Amino acid sequence: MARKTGSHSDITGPLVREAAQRLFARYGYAAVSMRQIAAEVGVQAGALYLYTPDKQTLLFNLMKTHLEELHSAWAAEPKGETPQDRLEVFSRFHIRFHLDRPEEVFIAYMELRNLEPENFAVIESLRRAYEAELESILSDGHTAEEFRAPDIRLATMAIIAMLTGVNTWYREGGRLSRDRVERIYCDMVRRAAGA
Amino acid sequence: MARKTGSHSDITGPLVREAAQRLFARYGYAAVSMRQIAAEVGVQAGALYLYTPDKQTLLFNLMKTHLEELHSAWAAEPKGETPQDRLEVFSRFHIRFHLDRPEEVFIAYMELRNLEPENFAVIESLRRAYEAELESILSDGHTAEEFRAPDIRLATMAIIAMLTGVNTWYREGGRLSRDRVERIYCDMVRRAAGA
DNA sequence: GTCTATATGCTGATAGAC
DNA sequence: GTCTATCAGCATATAGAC
Repeated sequence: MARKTGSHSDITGPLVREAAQRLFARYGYAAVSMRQIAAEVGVQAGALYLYTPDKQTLLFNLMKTHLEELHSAWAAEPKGETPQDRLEVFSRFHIRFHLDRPEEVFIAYMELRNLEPENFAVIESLRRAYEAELESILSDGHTAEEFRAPDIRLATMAIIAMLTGVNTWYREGGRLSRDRVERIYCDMVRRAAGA
Repeated sequence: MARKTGSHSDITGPLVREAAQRLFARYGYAAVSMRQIAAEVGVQAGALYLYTPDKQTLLFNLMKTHLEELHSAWAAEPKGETPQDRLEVFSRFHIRFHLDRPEEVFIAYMELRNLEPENFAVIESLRRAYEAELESILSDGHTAEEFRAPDIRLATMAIIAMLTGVNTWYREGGRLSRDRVERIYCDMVRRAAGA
């Protein structure tokens, strides 16, 4: 017998994660109740526990999945030849990836303090590994004397903050197209790095 | 009769605000209960309502006070002669002011969504007014042809994000002194602005 | 797989004693 | 000015019916 596609268990699980993501991004993890998530999905609160052992795990999995997707998407990007090329690829990738996932990004930044210590350690190390990708580009550029940033670590932090900041103000259909924003930021990043 | 200095009402009010600030910064507004705040102050929960009409007002006043202090501190800064000077003064001021108040800054960024709409509007307009200070520096620099940023609005947002980002990683007694951090960021800001 | 019902405990806020 | 006691409601999570 073929298994019926769209059985409830196939559908409801993802719906729970999507509802939690939407609500956590909007109201914050601590302010959202399991009842609200259930109502959004269209089930009763008790049914949620078929798909997650508890509320904390729901949050942790959202953040972990987001960061793992970030890593695999970055791994799939074409690598430029020179550090300058790689810096441009990174800047554009970062803006694009983050603008495509405003909810995930918001949660990943705002809800760190609501992770239990063990979960926090996992998320933090994924985040650091991503930062290290940019840092190695800047470091290579320094070695090749293409960049003149006075401090690689600070340039890394400054550039990440600058790029991620786009999410706080960019609105689709606004004054500038995405491509235009990417270009302008590439330019600012390049100069901040001392290219 | 001279009023007794240090009467409870003179002391407890500020203590309530300080405790709320500490706890909101650490655990988040939604996750902190009035009982926790009371315990931190050393009174019972009911006593808090002598100093604030409700929890929301406590949050709003913390944020409003912070932003008003930001404005008056900026107004008291020496104004540089040229746009380049003013940009340097702004960058150093921003880093210094924000590093001095990590809790206030954290709350001002993280708890915006927990403000009721009316309160949000007040805070938002104070924040925008501060951004406009930087924007006018960049705009003057553009007119004077000292800066070559391709877009003034985007440069404003990028620079603010970059500077505020220092709060996320800087630790007193770390690898770099505050002054060194300020210098390096000034340099990156200047170049991002196209000076 | 989902429901209803429930355990157990905490929430913001108020009333009234002292 | 602070306390104790309390209201009405909501929290997470589980048990057992269907």
